[in-house]
Amino acid sequence: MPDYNLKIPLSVYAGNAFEVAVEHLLGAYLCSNVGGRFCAGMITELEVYIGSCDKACHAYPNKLTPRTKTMFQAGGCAYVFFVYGMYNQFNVVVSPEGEANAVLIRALEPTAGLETMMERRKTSKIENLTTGPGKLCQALGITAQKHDGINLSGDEIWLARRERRWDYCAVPRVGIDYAEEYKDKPWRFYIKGSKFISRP
DNA sequence: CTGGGGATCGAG
DNA sequence: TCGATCCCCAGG
Repeated sequence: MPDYNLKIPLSVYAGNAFEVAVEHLLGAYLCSNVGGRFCAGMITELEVYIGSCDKACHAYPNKLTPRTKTMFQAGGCAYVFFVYGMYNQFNVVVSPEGEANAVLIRALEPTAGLETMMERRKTSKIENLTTGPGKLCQALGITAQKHDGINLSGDEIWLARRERRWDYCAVPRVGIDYAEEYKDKPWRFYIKGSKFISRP
């Protein structure tokens, strides 16, 4: 049973985005307490986005707009945005001072609050609760309107430390065909063998 | 496979 | 101001 109160220290989020993604975030627990209902899941899949050079990143090339401004904040806050007229996507800002990097959380293995997730997602199939960036936001009650910019060591949305290290795979990211030479970078990471992955 | 749905941002 | 486009998902 994981200890959901063991939060990842804020100082971690000032590190290199790839290293933090793979060594701290993959396998960690994303926890939410929205509307008084506790939910959590282990992070099984994520993608790294780098503001300075990466054409798939909203903040490329270090572009500060109303939408991207939270990515320019100090690491350790949430970058949550709304897409396709109905979905939210949750990112962890992981940036050394002055950079604008984000780690998109793409899938979780549900570990707590499954009934709440089922209610919010209107399904009882566990494999369908949090296996996609839009799905997991819905399951955990995360929205851009309420949670963009929020600090991840607070008491509404936070990350708890992982209990062990996992073997992982690195493959190209999803849904970024427009990103030219960056579209094939293997910056999508997932836990090897997990059945809680957004797509094969 | 299809198409819904609303915010975004750069062009005009 | 306009509109092409978007880090997606449910349904058939």
